[in-house]
Amino acid sequence: MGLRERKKLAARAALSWAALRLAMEHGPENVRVEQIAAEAGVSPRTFNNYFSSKEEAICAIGLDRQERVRAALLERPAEEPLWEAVIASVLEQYGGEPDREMVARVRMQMRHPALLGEHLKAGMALERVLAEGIAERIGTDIRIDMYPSLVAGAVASATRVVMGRWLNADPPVELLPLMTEALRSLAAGLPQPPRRKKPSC
Amino acid sequence: MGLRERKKLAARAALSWAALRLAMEHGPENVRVEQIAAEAGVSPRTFNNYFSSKEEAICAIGLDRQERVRAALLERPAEEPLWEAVIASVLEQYGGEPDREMVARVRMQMRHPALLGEHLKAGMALERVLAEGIAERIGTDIRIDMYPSLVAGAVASATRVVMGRWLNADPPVELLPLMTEALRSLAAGLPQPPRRKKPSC
DNA sequence: GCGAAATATTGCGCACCACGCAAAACGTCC
DNA sequence: GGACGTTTTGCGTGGTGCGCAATATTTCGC
Repeated sequence: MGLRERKKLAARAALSWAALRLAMEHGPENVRVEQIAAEAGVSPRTFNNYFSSKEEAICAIGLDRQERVRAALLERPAEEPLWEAVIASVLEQYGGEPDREMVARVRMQMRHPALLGEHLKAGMALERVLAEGIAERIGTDIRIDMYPSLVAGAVASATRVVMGRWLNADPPVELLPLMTEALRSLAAGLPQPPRRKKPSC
Repeated sequence: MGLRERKKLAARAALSWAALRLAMEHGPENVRVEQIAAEAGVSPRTFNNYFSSKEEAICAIGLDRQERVRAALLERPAEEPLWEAVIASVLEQYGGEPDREMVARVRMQMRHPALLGEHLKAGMALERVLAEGIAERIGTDIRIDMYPSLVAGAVASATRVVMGRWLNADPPVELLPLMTEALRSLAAGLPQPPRRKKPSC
């Protein structure tokens, strides 16, 4: 890879990280692209060569995740059942400690309406990558078989649901068990009404 | 309902419709809020009292759908199994003729990046309403049971997948059967790899 | 009905932003 | 090392979102 492309990658990453950092520190509304560009060491005009909006830059970090999910999925043993592999790959991302960094980031992206749109777009990109991975794993093509996309969509949607629930859980709960429960229940096929608690009567 | 609120609703609807119509006719990029406000018979400044961006106004029509889905779900017989009711409610929305209006609208919202974010946000609103309907139906609370949100998310995601596939299907296919297939396969629990076509060998 | 309180609309102004264009700076390749 | 393709940058411009204060309109108690 030539110097040229490396610099482009670096500039993009620098801009994205700067945007995220400043947004986390001062709130997305109080960040000017001028600052972002300055912190990334490029001209303000250059910023818009990489991102078409401040919000896009802030949420672009989330696109890293999609590569990690793809890699994780590819590394699962081939004989493992599909759902097991998918669940393991996703859970891997949320393993380890709660990662306070990521918590605050996702919270910010889901709370500020201006960021939510870009956040969801990033989620869709992840969904696409996941679908491709699934397709490859079961020997299908995205274009002729909806199944991979359906699974990917359901999984992505479930992670969003879990995230949303977990972000404003009071009292706080563990993320990993929640995510595991959701994905397992998904893999089990979301069977009819599973348990109907009657809260009021 | 007082005159005041009726006028607000009317103004909002007028703005939203005007925004949509102009965007469909000239493309979203070539629409000024000034035009939208003019067509809705309101001052440009007032536009931003209702919508915080042109894109939001264009996609706001999609929020009607959520009410229709809620109504449809509530009207299903109570003894019908959950998945049957949900599928029927969703399919109802896409029944009848292909609705060339809606086709072009969704295509536009999914093609233009500026609109995609708002489109997804609207989808999320629908997802929430659907989850509430499901919860009410099975006697649960969204806050303590993830199940309704998971189902709603999977369904919403499936409709998006189907839409995306159908919009650039070449040759074109029927929407209703595609949607039906996706939802049924979802209701069946997305069982393991269902059929593995090997496209190349 | 009517006047006052509550609420919505509007005009104005301002900071900001996305982007087209052309010149300059920078890699690349022979 | 020099010509060529690509990226960065400065500048200008049309457009936007929103705060603020004045104005119009609805509501409500009497």
